[in-house]
Amino acid sequence: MKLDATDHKILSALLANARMPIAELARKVGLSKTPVAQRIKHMEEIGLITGYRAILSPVKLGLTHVTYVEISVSDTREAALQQFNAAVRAIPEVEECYMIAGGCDYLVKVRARDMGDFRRIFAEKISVLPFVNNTSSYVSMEAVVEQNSALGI
Amino acid sequence: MKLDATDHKILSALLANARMPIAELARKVGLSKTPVAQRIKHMEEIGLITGYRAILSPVKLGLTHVTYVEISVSDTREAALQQFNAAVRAIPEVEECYMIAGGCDYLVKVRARDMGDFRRIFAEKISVLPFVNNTSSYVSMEAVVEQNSALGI
DNA sequence: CCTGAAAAATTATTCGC
DNA sequence: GCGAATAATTTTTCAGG
Repeated sequence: MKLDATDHKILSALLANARMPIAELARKVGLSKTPVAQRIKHMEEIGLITGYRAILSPVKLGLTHVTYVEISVSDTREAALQQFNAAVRAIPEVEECYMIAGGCDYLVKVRARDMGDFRRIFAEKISVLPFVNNTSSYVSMEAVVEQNSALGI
Repeated sequence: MKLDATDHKILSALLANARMPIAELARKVGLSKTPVAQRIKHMEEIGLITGYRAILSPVKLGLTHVTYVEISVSDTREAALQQFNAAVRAIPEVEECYMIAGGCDYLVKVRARDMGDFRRIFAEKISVLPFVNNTSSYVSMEAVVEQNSALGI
């Protein structure tokens, strides 16, 4: 699963435009279409490229209210954590969730229409998650970087 | 810019697969190809659909080390914040950055290969950002939800 | 492992209704 | 908005270096 410079170029191009035709990709990376198609297929097969997705404007969708909720849980045994994880994954408004080292707290990113929408989501879906002990919400005032996918490639 | 249920279905489908042909989309939403193509074109034109992107596996790329860095800045005047924002946007390893209400702190999500990689990025790129006053780093132990794009649609 | 062109398949667009 | 015909793209294949 080694990626050479050509693979990186292909990935970069597909990160910028998932619908770029193979012919154009081939031109960009300086190869013919055949090897480019093979490389892409291979990267799909090994699960490196997991899919292709439309990128939507949060502003145009009216979904600009971003809040990070820090959650401490009352039970940090594996079974409880698994249960918590599964419950979090079932909430569509949760865009991201990471377990943070230290006190086994979670950091949950919630996207909503506005403060009222967030309060509803929080009351109905976040605060009722299993084993929630304590939460702190950090409301975003401005999206400085959003959806950056350069991944340092 | 009103979106009806059909538009939502189209967006959902394109979030799941940006390369879905119009014929298949049409079948899914119960319309013929013509109106579906028109709706997509319209949503692209008004900037609701901003693009199409390949989704890569952080695991396969070896980029699983996620850290949230909380940064307090020493100057919260508009000009300073603009300068900070521009500098943050220039760092490819910064996947997201939000300004948080309260003390005008920033929450910056950094993706790296491993702890060593993060330390280098932090030393070379994060800690030298303009007007950085104080930072706290929160290291992720587990990605519970990553790249969820359902957006509550 | 790559090239280049021919062939095949898929996809998008355009029409009258 | 429909559906069929048209037109255009795009992917795949294959002989050859």
